[in-house]
Amino acid sequence: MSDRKNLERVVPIGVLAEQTGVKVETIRYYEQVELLPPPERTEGNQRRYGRRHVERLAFIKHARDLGFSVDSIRTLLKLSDSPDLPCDQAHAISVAHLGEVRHKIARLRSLEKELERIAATCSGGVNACDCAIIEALADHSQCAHHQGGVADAWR
Amino acid sequence: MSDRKNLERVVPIGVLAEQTGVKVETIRYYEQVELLPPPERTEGNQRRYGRRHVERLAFIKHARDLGFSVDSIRTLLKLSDSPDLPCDQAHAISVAHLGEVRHKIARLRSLEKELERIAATCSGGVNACDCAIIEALADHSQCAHHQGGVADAWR
DNA sequence: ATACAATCTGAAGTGACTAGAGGTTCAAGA
DNA sequence: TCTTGAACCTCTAGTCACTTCAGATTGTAT
Repeated sequence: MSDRKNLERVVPIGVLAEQTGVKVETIRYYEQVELLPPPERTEGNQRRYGRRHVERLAFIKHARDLGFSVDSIRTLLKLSDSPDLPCDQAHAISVAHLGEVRHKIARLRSLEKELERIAATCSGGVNACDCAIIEALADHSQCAHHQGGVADAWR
Repeated sequence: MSDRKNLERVVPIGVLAEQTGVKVETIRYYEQVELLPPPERTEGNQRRYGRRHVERLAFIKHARDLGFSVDSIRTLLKLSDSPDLPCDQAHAISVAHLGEVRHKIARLRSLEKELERIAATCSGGVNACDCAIIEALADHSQCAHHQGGVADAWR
């Protein structure tokens, strides 16, 4: 096993993309915003990734799937890079995030209710109607969550 | 009551914002993207809105709160402007949207489960840990929704 | 008359990518 | 060795629904 053979695990960006389920463009984007450190390059300037990169990108992917912001992930990565720090911060991020998720679920539920009500009143039948959906949207007074917008659930 | 007195219900943008709960900048944005028709102006070029505008903006606000896209709202508004058209399209938009909402709820629920699990394993206690949260994020294999990303729930 | 809040326009920034143009490199088959 | 053609490169701009900013103007109360 020569020095050169140690490079066998080195893969181009397309393979990394396949292995992690992250698109090629997104990988380059992550490098740009400094989530993923710049990898080695071939003489022809193409990126070649090692096992460390695969792991780190998997970490990022998983955290993104869980809805953590890129900024939170940056913090989480810093923590995982320096294991001597206490993990209180990681715990705080997760708990805060769990709170947000629950909040979103609650809002979406009430949204679901109202959409059900709205969609049910006009069943979209053959007869034209002074459409109940449009009326419902025009007349805010019928609706349950009268006091505050629900739009936050979408951010 | 002279002709001029008919303008009494006419309000500047700040008042419209207060009445509808939509920010001033957002109102101008809605005008720019042609959701809200351009209002009259004073001699000094300031916007003055009438009752029609208040109603239309309330419609838009309500629909946005319900998570309809600006594009869907444009269609909905066109429909409400021409009541002779059948409302099938409005119904279709609502039903599709309801489907999306339910999808999001389902995804967020499975997310909630995993975050609960992750946050519980490391309770952020006094002892430093080889942080369980970070481990959980690094090791995708422990997680339930192994086969597909959940990130869509955030869009 | 003056102060000052409200309004105006236009451009740029946000987050987290995605898409496209136009060019270069790599690896496999002939 | 040469030739394809897929994969790669950089850079720019676009997406959505706003938000923020700078710098100028207008409306209104005292």
